[in-house]
Amino acid sequence: MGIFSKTCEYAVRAVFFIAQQTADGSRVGIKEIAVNIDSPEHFLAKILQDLSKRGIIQSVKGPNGGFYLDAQNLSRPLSDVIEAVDGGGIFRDCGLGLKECSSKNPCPLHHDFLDVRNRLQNMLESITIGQFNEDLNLGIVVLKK
Amino acid sequence: MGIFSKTCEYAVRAVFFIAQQTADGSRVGIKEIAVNIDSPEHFLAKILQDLSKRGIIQSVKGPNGGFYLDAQNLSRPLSDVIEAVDGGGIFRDCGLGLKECSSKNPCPLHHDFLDVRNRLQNMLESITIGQFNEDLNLGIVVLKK
DNA sequence: ATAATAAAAGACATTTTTATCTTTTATTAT
DNA sequence: ATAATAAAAGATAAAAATGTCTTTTATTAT
Repeated sequence: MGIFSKTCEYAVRAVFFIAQQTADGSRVGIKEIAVNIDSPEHFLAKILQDLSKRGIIQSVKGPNGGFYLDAQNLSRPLSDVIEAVDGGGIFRDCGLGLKECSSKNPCPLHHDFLDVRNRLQNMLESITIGQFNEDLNLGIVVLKK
Repeated sequence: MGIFSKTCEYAVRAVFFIAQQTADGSRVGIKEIAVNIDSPEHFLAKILQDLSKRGIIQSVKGPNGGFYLDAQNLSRPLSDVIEAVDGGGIFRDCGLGLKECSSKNPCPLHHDFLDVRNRLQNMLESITIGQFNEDLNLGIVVLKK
């Protein structure tokens, strides 16, 4: 198990891919996305449907349709995707699973975990969905394998 | 989904509880552990069986039997428990699920994730299983609710 | 209007995780 | 030796996550 669910991993990879592919105003289809981020097509379709409903990505049906991101979408923080798919638990929940863990009633790891989670959250909030377009174009970073 | 699996959360809470309860050389039974860390008894039993096989905790059958930790066990890092239950993936695997993600072939988050994971690992390697015994005695930290 | 396209939606299937219950084995005290 | 105790082991079951396949709906180009 990674930090995120498999669903969330696919979501992030797909969003980055759509960002890069549609920066020119075009759209990209589910099949092409799935192939290029190495994910099961129909499973990814569900994920993107959900992201589309939430306004994190855009979609249009029919010929020349597909998924794309508008300028707004590109400027949103990556944490939006994580929150949409996995929920914000990773930023907030107790590392040991305690419901009422808090500074008043802490688990043994409360303090240390607070630090780690805050760093993760700050990181994901400061990264934008569109910020890797250039690096993806140059092949400096990758989304599959 | 938290950072760790539910299994791992139970394991860590249980290990901390056993540490505190058996510091005096006694043993503690599965029923008492389960009640005090708020976990399903038989499910926890499996987890502790496994930790026992791996030498992370000790167990003896029969009357006056139960689980306990020896001095060695108490001084081991908490990361041992995480590795035993969830595996070391959380310290090593790509945040976006790429098999071959590396500094040579990085995913977009590679660099940032490296930092977060290393911090998590350092934290869990520097915490020992026995180090919260005092705080648990004093009620400064808790293992249930 | 019609046919082609592509996402949306629905129905299942599989796998993994989490949980429960029963039987067996080892140990201890009597 | 025997009975009592407690973990180990085995067998299922339920729930959640992941994956696949089919049908429907919206849009576009002809």
